[in-house]
Amino acid sequence: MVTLKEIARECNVSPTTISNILNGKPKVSEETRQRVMETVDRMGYRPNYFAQGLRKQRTKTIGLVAEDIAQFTTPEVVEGIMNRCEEKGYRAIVKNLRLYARWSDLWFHKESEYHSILDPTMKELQSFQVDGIIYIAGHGRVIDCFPEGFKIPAVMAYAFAENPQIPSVAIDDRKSAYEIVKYLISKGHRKIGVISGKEGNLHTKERLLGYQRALYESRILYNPVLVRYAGWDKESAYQEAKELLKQDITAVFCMADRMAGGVYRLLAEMGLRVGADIAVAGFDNQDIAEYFVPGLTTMALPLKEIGQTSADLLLDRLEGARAEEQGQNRFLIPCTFIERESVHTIS
Amino acid sequence: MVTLKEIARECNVSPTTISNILNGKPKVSEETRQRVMETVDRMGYRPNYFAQGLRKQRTKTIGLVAEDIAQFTTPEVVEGIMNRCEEKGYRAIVKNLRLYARWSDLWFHKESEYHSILDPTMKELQSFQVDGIIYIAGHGRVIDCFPEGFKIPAVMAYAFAENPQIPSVAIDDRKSAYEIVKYLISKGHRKIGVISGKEGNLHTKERLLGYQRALYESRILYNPVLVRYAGWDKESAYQEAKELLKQDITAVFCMADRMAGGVYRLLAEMGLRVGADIAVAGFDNQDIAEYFVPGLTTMALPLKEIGQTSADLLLDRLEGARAEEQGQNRFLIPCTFIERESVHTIS
DNA sequence: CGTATGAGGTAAAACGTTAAACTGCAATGG
DNA sequence: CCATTGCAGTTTAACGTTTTACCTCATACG
Repeated sequence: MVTLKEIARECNVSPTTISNILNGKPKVSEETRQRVMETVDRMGYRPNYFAQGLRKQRTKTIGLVAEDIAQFTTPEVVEGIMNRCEEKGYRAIVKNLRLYARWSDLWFHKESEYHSILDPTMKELQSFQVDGIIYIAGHGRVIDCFPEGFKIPAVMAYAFAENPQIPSVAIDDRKSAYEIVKYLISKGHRKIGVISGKEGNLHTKERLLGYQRALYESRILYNPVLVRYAGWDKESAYQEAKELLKQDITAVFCMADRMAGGVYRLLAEMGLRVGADIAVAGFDNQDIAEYFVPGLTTMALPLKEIGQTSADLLLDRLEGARAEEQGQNRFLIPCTFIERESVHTIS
Repeated sequence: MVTLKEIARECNVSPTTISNILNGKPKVSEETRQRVMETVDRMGYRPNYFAQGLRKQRTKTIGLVAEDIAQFTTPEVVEGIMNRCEEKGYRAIVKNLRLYARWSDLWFHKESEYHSILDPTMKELQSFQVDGIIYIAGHGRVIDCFPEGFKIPAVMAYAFAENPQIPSVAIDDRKSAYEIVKYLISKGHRKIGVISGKEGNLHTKERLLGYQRALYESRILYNPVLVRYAGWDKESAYQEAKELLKQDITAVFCMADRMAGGVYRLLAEMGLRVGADIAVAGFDNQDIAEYFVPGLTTMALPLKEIGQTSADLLLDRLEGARAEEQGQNRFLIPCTFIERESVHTIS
């Protein structure tokens, strides 16, 4: 490894001067700058981040804590964050909590189990002297990962932090559900069943509120029998859809594309054609939606934007733009409607 | 941040002693050890990696270079690597090259463009003083990312490195394709069409060899008309399948589940039932396969194992287990056969 | 008794970089 | 002519660890 000292010897100046040049400090003659830069390039010098981080007390590195890096929502959020970091001269390091046994369920049972996973990870990031932390939630309930008085600047992505000090960036569930149900209504559907997410889950609740509002605006009475709670997965959706289809409905709104998969299967078994005999709408625009036959109409999650917004929030704060702007700190990013062929018009 | 010095003052010993204790050096009395450990815990001391990395010249950190972190194969490989690293006391930091515009295509055209992306990333990792590097390839052609004489210990994951010095861990395409075609044959199919990956691609070639061998063993003549090259994506597979289905076949082997998606759609349009009128097999066991109706029979990629094996290879080398064991350095990991309902038995 | 030996430490230097204080020189202003 | 200012640097110390060399006792051995 080439060090500053070696460059200095080569150029007959002090290491400080090289450092000043590389960090854009003033007080250097143009001639020396040229000579040094040329030598730096020629010798392939690279600053040692460990020495830099030790001396400056800023590492220009942020830590990403992912509840599950293999969950389909996570990689794109990570990508969005990394893009922004790169633009602003920061680095991101990712830690994986591996919290999900299957996609839909947190595998642990007690909060203490959670903390026995989270705490070493946080400690690790502290050892890495990260300037800030972004927590990337999975789809489950949110747990208290930033206790009152958490010292490191932090942002919660894809969920709301319990601690109100921590800015959060999440999807606008209510509005998105509202829009897709509005769309179903605009296609003539008025008897709309719901395969819902888990009862008590925040996404579930917000999406139901959106559904409810869309019905209300069209003067359709909310009928609780048409709402069946499933577990975000295909299997339970299949089971609940069996019950739901005993009712007289023309459309099903599924709160996850995976669950729409269960509904598709059931309808196939019942000999009903999606997008002809019955309409199905999903949520997430997961990869699978495009491959359903017929293609699934759904809402696309703004994963990259969530990542970017989270990074912007954190980096702005680190750069001291607005240290404690106490106003709004919950940001809702809208989903994008994706129309495919699973919803037909009825009269 | 609590430092060694503060612990030292608190315990009335020198920082050296604390360091010795924490690093398990001998020459410490049991009594002092107790006292120090207790203080370390109480004060929540965490070693500063930057100081450590600077002093020792090993950082116990490896760099991961992903061609595309959002490609469906990548996160699980990353997870496999991280698990192993954690077990062995290493850390991994991920860099994303963002090389794929759509899932199937590298977006750049000239090798120089590629290097203008790769080189800064590699430099960055050097600045991070990583002890080693794992390159996680995407699905495209392999480019020369480890030039002759690359100094940092490195491993190629999910592809073969051009540089023969670099150990590589990839899927056993040939055997896997052989197995799935064997399965089709065992179900009575003898006229088996192929929706193949891009011509010239290594995965394509190996999988075709597997197909060829399976046919050969059952004394079925290889008919080039039954092999149609597509572009790994749904659309091109749909187009090629149109041509393929003009031939008299009873089964289609698709070299990617996404392509099977195109075939499913075409068959639906033609009024043919998958798993009844015609059999379809896929490859990858991508999320989507489970959601097809009927479920797609396919080969599951051993992504986690690829990650783990790559990490083992690199870490063993870093630990000096077998510095230059020149023997085998290409490792093939088998896929796992996943049976669903897309292949029926014929007589 | 004198010298090894070992146990249980400590002091100082070093890793590569940068912030702060300082230096030497020339030009400028009054 | 002297004080001030500006330029283009240099020197020194520091960041938090770990390594190397060293020190001081106490005990054992011949």
